[in-house]
Amino acid sequence: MELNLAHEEFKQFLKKGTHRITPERFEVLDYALEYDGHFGADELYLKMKSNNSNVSRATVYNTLELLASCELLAKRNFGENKARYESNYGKKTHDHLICLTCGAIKEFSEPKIAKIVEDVADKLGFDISGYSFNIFGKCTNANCKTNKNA
Amino acid sequence: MELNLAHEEFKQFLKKGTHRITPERFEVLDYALEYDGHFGADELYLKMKSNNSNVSRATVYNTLELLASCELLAKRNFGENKARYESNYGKKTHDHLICLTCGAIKEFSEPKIAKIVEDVADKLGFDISGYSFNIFGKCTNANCKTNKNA
DNA sequence: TTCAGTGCAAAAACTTTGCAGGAGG
DNA sequence: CCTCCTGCAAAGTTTTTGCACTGAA
Repeated sequence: MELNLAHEEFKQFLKKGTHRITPERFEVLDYALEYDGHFGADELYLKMKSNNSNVSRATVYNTLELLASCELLAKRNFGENKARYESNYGKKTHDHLICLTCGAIKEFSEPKIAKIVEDVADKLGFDISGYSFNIFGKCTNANCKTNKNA
Repeated sequence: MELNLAHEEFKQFLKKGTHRITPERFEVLDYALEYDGHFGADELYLKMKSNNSNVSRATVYNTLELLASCELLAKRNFGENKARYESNYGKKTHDHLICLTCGAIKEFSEPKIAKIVEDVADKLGFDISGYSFNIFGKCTNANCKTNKNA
């Protein structure tokens, strides 16, 4: 189980700060890494709860924030007025294409973007901490129907 | 007062659909165009209310959505779990650089981005309806302090 | 006349906070 | 032991919804 490497990484991150190492935090990490695709904080909390975990909502929210800080997760926002997370563990950076009809999210990588980000920040005097790039549209394939659960 | 041109544009948009032309909708439009910078829906509602307007919250939310549809406003999301709007009337498209320390938002234009968006959508089979590109970081100038009200 | 639009208030969805007890270092 | 962390529930924010009435076409 290679998740242990992620555990180790998280542990190091926690130690570096004044954060304590607790079983609840690793439980959240496990559920997050195992989740297929993007998820909201409450969504993950509910899933854990339905699996008889008794980690509280507050702890889930708190831990997801920590996991985003140490980049084991990526925190995103697809314009739904809520935060979304996805595993960033062992993945290369990518951006997203969101279908407004069926809700599908496709990933893409475009190396030119990183350079643009640097150039712009340079020109305007910013220390970059990150960026978000989302393209919105509609799948051109036939089986894209209004079905936001996809 | 060149706002009348915006009124005209909105009127045409409303007629095209099954939407009715109401004074409340133009009142929201006026407040929105006159607002300096980005604003949230509730923020605008509160501002209107404090100016003795009696347009309801529901109407403000509804109208802002319409104004975004016809592109008189741009709807944005800067990762705060709430929608932000800004006037798009007579402005050229641009993207944003957001300072996570002082909250400042700078605009930039980078022509290469449009091409990237097209290429990616083309390759993955999407009809583009829009995109969002935000860079997050910290101002390098001295007077950038923790002050989210900026 | 008709039905979309409106105001109002309640509810919903997501997130944060306060507090008292519990456990990591 | 000292705090940070936790669970729980309450409160906070932003947005949506239900309903009866109003007014645009």
